[in-house]
This record gives sequence, structure tokens and C-alpha cells, in this order.
Amino acid sequence: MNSHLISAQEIKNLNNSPLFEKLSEVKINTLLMNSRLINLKHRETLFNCGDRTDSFAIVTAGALKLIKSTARGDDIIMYFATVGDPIGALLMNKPTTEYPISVVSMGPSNVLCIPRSTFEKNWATDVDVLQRLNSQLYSRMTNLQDDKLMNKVPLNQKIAKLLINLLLKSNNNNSDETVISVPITRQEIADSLGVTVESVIRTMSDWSQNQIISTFDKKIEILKLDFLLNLIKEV
Amino acid sequence: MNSHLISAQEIKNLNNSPLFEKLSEVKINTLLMNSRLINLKHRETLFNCGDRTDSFAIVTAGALKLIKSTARGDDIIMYFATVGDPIGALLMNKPTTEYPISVVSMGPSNVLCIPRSTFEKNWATDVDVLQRLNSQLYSRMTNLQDDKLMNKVPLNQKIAKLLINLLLKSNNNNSDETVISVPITRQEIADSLGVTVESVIRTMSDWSQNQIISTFDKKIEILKLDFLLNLIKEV
DNA sequence: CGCCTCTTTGAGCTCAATCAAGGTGTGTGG
DNA sequence: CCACACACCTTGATTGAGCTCAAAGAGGCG
Repeated sequence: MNSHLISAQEIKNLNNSPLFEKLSEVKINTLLMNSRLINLKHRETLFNCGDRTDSFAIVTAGALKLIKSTARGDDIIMYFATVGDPIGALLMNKPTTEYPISVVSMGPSNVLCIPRSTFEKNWATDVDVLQRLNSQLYSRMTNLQDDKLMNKVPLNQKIAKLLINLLLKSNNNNSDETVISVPITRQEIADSLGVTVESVIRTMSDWSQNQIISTFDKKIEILKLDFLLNLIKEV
Repeated sequence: MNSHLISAQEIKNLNNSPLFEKLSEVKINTLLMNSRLINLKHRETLFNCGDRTDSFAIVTAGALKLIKSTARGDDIIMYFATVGDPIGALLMNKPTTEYPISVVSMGPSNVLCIPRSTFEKNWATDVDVLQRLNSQLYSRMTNLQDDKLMNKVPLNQKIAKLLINLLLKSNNNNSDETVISVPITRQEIADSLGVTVESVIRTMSDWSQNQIISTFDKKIEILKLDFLLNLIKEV
């Protein structure tokens, strides 16, 4: 883990994230006061479950997973954070406590790490920013609700939904892209859906053989999007 | 559905809800400007999925369920709203749209129905209120995350967790109360967990026979809390 | 080269879903 | 007051999707 001062490029990356879009450069600079840019390597940890919440982060490149470990030893992935996503911002509204989740990089990534003091001075006092945070939070909640709705559907539909969501999310809804830019393993898909790797593999191997998807270097390409869309159309 | 002007009593009920606690009476009155008190009967609908979001609500008595219907015809209960809980407040931050869920009363209940205009004028402009909303939202998200964590555990643990949560929530953490004050059916438990009624009944019948719980008039009493706590202790 | 992560396949088993049938209690209208 | 509908609860038999356990192959990295 490697920390720098912020470059102009990094700020530019944030311009089309919903949290920062249409904000003046001056404003963005106050929101990022005393922040540091952190480079993370593949599988490197940003926050560990139990760490003190005296800073939070914004993803500026790559992707990270938010993990909760269960007593039984298996992990559940709560969220895939991609460019523009805040991590732990919700925890800044309450007094310093401990991170309830661990945050681990998937492939190399960059995040801006923002101290609690900056949040308290420049975020928590700004109505517009609080509303934006609210929206973020709301859409993340909608995701979790969707997960809950999918509880009862067969595994192949769950996987289809996840892949489609990731495809859209990782490419900012640029619909002609077919490769999921987040490097993701079958284990991570399983952890995200709360099922076993073997089950995920059985489904996805079948899809690979039928040219519906193909995997290269942990990037999944979706060859027949129609097939997947059709699977989840009644959900 | 039966609508009144607000009584002082109703406002009093809100004083120990996290959203309103420690606010001056004057402040509360501005937050509730142009609101109306609505009495709902058992199974009566407050909002229908698809209704326009030009008002939201706060529960002042009783309980309501937030439901999403799936294409397959079964319902999923997203949340049990009890006294002090806001319903749909998060939707006020975005332009008027449609309710994504239906809200139905469980037993008789009262809610304060607050128009969008009041939110925009007196809620969205107030840093303190926005922060409180954020916290609310955060704790609701934590619930959904917990649900996700429970995905893989056996059914009896899921039910145990739900009953314990409801017991705590419905009695404001008053720990010597043993009856869940929300009237709830096995079907609703099943809908909340995303499982079938029959499975819920099989587990709960067993518990009833073993004097762990007992049900009277849709109120569930927990006779052996230890047993349930023990079931979920490693989750 | 050996370690580690990730993927794969097979065999057997289990928990909860499904389907089917019946029971109980409450409200409602003739 | 009866009967009829409706909401809710119950039990049994059967089935199957996904889990568990086991063993092994492929690729990358120090």
C-alpha cells in the first residue's frame, strides 16, 4: 500500500461519478482536503474488519470488494465498489467506531483516502453533499433488496443477474461493451451470491461450452447477452 | 383509510424515535407541516407499488410491512416498519417517481403522512435532519446485509434471528418483554425470509410443542429466549 | 521447482420446495 | 342463525437443486 498526494488526473476521474459530478473544482478540492491517493495491488487490503473508522475512501481506478466473514469461515461479498463509489462514507455520520467489513482490492486499484476530519468539516455541513450521499446509499440499498428478491430463483438466474449488473456497472452503462472490466473469480461470484464455488462452476462451465460466456485472465466476456437477459426476464 | 389533523399525542410518540429525538417542538412542527394522521386497519394499504411518490410517512402506532411482489406471484417482505420508522423518506431526495414497493398495515396502525413539499422545504435543507435520515438508512442497510449473511444458514436459524430481531425492535430493546408486539403470521415470516410457509410451520410447530414459543392471536411469545439465542450464537 | 490460487469433475446426500389434502377460526351476507 | 368465503395453520409424501467431500489439473509467481 503506497500513498501519494492527489494528482489532477485522479480528480478528473471523479467528474462523472454521481457523487462529484457538476461540482466546481474548488468545491471538489475542499471535499478532498488532506486526502491521500492510495495504490493497491491485487488482493491487498484497504480496510480490515475492526479497523477504526477515522477515514473513508472513494475509488478512482479499479475495483474492490466489501467482505464480511462469517463464523463458519466462509466470506460473503456485500458489494463490488468500482470507480466513483464511496467506501465507508456512511460510517462517517456516526462517532468513530470500527469497520464492520473488510475491503480488498480486485486487481490493482486506486482510492482516495479521506480523513474523518474533512468529512466532518466539509461534507457533513453541506446539504447538497449529504443529499448525494443519501442517493448513493439508496441505490446501494436497492441492490441489496434486489438480492433479497432473487433469493428463491434458481442459481443460473442469480449468476446471470450478477454478470449483467457487473457488466453495466463496470462500464458505466456503455452498452456495446461485452467484457466485464472487473477481474472476478468464480469463488468471488459464489461469495457474492452466498452459494458454493462448485455450483457456480457447474453453471458457468456449461455456459462456456455453449459459447455464452468466455473467460480470459479473470475477465469474463459475455458473448450472448440475449441468453442471459432472457434468463432473468421474469424477475 | 381515515385521515385527521395531527394531535399532540401523536407528536409525543415520536419523541423517542431516533429521527426526532431531542428536537424542539417548534422544529418538529415545521418538519410535520401540512401532514395528516392516517389510521389504517388490518391489511389496509398505505402505498401501492406504482403510486406516485408525492408524500412519505412516519409510523406513530402499530406496524406495517414493505412488500415487493415478484413476477412469480409470491411476495417478499423487505422490511417491518414499527413506531418511529420513516417509510419512503429516501424517495423524497429524488424527483417524483413511483413507489417501488407496497406498504400494508399489520393490525391497526397510525402513520403521519408528510407531503413532498414539506420534505423539500424543511427536511432537505436541514443538515441535522439529513444526517438523521442517513443514519436511519444506514441501519436499514445493515439489516439487509445481515439477511445476506444468513443466506447459507439452516432455516431454523433464520427464523430464530427474525423472531429475536422483531422482539427487540417491537419493544424498543426493552429486554424483559417476551411477546412480539407486532401481529405476524407464519406466511409473513416465510415471505420475509424468502422461504415457503410449510417450512416455517414445520420449524415453529416443533418449537411450540417444546414450549420454546407460543402463539396467541397472532402475537408470538418467546418462552425460551436462550434456546433461540443459542441457535444463532455462531452467526 | 514448488507453492498458491483458481478451476474442474464426480458421487452421494440433505434440506427445503412442491404438491396435495384437510383443519380452524372469523367475518359477512342472506 | 346458518352457510359460505377467506385467511391462516397443519401434516404427509415425494422430489430435486445445490451442498459436501474428495481428488486432481492448470496457470502464475517468487
